Amino acid sequence: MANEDRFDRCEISCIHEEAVAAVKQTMISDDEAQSLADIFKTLADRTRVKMLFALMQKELCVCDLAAVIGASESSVSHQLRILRTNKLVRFRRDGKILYYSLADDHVITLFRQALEHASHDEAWAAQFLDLIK
Amino acid sequence: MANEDRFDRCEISCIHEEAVAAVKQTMISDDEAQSLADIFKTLADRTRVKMLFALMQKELCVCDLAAVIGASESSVSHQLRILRTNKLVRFRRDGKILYYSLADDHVITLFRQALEHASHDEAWAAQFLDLIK
DNA sequence: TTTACATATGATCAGTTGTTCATATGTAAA
DNA sequence: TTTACATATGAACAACTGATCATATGTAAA
Repeated sequence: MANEDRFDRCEISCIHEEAVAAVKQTMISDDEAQSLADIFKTLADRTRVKMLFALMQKELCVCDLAAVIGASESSVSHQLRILRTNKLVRFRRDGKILYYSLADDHVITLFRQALEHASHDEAWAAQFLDLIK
Repeated sequence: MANEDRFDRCEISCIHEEAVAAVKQTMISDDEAQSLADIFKTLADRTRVKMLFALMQKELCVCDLAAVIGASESSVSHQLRILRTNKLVRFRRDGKILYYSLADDHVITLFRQALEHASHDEAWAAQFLDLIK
């Protein structure tokens, strides 16, 4: 019934009802938006960015990663769990050592887009665009 | 002097010195990694994801946005400031009303990549891949 | 088995983030 | 100028995040 829309207007006064209705129809749900946000959240930390950046170039074990990015092994291990949970990295075991690498190429593309966005303001970004594929 | 490297090994015992040295050479700096992380951080919130998703389809004013995503106008205004600061949206004024829209197309590409990553596990993601360009 | 070592996990805590409520700003009509 | 309205901003607070330290797990050599 057409009246149900009216109730909303008591709480939030929108100005362009047609536009709002149209956009609402193709709107992403709360859960879906959360899933997308979670992917970006996984990339939204300096330590994890450096870890993924290193893994773009070569598979590395935990203590190598710690040495490369200058963080503690415990910290790296904790962050690797987050990356694993979100399926951005995978690992293989060789004896006592776990070798981590990127799970797929989406991370690379995400980084490239972010670098292109950054390169509008920051000169350094261009050099890395050449570097990653 | 070649000995300086030796000091590092007292703190962090890395196993593959050559690999670590090679990756270190092309490593992104702390500040640069932080800049990239900040871009992803801007996208790492459900409310902002929904806002950007809405703006992909049509320019909208603050109260329209609030109505579309079901949040308070104050909350939307706060989040818009974050999106403005990070240059993901821009606005034009028409009388009392501010119309917001996407600043450029990088957001769309970033969303597409995230959706492709998500579509490995989540069936809903594919439908939005068709929707956004 | 012990022992050593690579890595994972749990608890704690400071720092950050997002929402809400209250208040301020800026614009235009009356 | 008042008034109304669209939006911005500030303060306060709960929830979340990441680093650290301590401890546990799993693997392989001794």
